[in-house]
Amino acid sequence: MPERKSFIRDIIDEDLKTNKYGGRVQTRFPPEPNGYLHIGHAKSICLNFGLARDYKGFCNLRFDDTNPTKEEMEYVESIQRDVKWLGFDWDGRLFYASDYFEQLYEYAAQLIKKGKAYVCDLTADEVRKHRGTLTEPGKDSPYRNRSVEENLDLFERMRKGEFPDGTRTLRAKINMASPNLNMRDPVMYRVLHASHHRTGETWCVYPTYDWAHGQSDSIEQITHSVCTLEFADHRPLYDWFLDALGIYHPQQIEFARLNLTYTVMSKRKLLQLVEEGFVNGWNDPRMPTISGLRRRGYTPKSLRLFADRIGVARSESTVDVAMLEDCLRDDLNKRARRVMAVLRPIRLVIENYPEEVVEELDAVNNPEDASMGTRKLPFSKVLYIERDDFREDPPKKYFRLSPGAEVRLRYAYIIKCTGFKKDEKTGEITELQCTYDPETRSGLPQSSRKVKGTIHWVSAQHAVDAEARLYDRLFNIEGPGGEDWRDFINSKALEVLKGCKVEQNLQRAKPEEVFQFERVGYFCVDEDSRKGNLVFNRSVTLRDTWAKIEKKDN
RNA sequence: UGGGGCGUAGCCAAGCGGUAAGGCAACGGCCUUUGGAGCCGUCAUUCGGAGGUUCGAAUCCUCCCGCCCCAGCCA
Repeated sequence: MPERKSFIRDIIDEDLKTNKYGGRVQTRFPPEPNGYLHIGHAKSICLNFGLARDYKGFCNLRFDDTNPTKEEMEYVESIQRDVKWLGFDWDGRLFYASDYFEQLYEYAAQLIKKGKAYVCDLTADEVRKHRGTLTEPGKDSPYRNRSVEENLDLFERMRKGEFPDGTRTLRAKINMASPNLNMRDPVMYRVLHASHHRTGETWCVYPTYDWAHGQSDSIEQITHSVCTLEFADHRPLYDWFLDALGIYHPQQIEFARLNLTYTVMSKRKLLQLVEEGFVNGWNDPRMPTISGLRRRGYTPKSLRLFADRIGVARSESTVDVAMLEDCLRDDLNKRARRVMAVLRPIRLVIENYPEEVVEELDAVNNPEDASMGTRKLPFSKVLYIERDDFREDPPKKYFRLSPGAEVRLRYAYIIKCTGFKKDEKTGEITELQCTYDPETRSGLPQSSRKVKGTIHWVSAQHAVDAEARLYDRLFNIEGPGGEDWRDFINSKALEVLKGCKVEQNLQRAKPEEVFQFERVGYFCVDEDSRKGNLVFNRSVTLRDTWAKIEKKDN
């Protein structure tokens, strides 16, 4: 599939033409291990690894682990799992910013020696006050002009742990009057007596993102350092550090991060959803995390397709979640095995069908792919059909069962509804009575008779019980923002159905296997599923033309 | 209004001076033993607005308007 072009590819094409990097293309995906990856990261992964693949280059996986207070091993493990699952391979190029701590420290000392960095004794609060505002310049720190010797000595003592947290920082000496706040003597190191998930107690000074990122890119000989738009303001600083050091200089390129309707994407909010119990963990199928989408039944291919379809640009955008859903259907339509499953069963008795007979009927596994073959379906006198496939008073254009109406049972017979039982107290229909026409069995000449509707069914005595978890959008509104974003959480985003009846072929289905429940939707087997207690997640519904008609006619 | 970025259909998004791709959604129709899938068609005389340059402008220039990001020792 030809990759869609983008402004980033234009830049790379140009760099290749001018031989800027000797014909190399080297990218990197640099997550901070402080949470699980979400679909926005998937966009970035597909972008960075996709660039490397298409230009015969490489893409590194690098953990940006410069803040030990927020990072954990659990996250670095989940991130590797998710990247691999998405279908990408860093092929041995797995790095950590913490691998470069010693080198970074050395670089910092170089800047001090060049008079381009200094140790500052201002507290965080004082630094803020000195920084100025958007419209007023900042004031120089009183420690800005310390001698190289004093700075070197202090910096070394910071590393040795002589000073408490927050008492001193190493700052770049740039310009406190710069209109770009990032250039007003940004902090390079802070004192932090915290245990790091990889370096343990080795360090008590940690580099900031601005100081670590560009230099890490340089060390790894990255050519195109692709990041999101909010870092565009940092690019002058990124460039300044590299130039001040006089080392290999990659090019930072920014693109717009992904936003999706009816969900939230910030790591902070996702963490809150998990910690405050609105969902059951990072991989809850309602979450936009990669692991959540995976459990929901999304396939790596569908996510890659999605990344291709939405493209890469610099304009802030919010993609309609319907686009994502369509990508899943697109993939699963061609691959998913079709099965019969009745979610809300209602008993149906075929009165003129013999008591003890069980027929084996042929069913197609996937009409899109004949190579997937056929299977046998048992048929008998008592069946279950979907409650929604019967109406006592059918609305206009309703093609399914109703008193006196005919309908085709998929792969079986045409039946006619002759009566029904109703619980007079609740008004609930408890059983349907039908007759069948023996001449209309699928394959027989009479089976080509036209009937308006075809419905799915399972044989009552052969069906297997199952649980279905139906998911809907996590939020009730398109863009849940603001401080009260939690108020818009959709309390009906999960509906659990027990006592569903599915065809017996499903008995041995394993977690993550996906199926199309005919006429209903795509479902995958959940990890909670057990033999004898099958659990299915609804990944996405099928397009439902009838629902649309009914909604329109109200 | 200090700096940076962005405005093309309901939502994404091509377009790079020669007369508005594509996808999603929506809406018609065909087809159908999934109201699925598939197929056909409709959907921007106009590109945030106003001027200007040009034979010709979404593309170049000027001004204006709107939205997003930045005042963490987070990334």
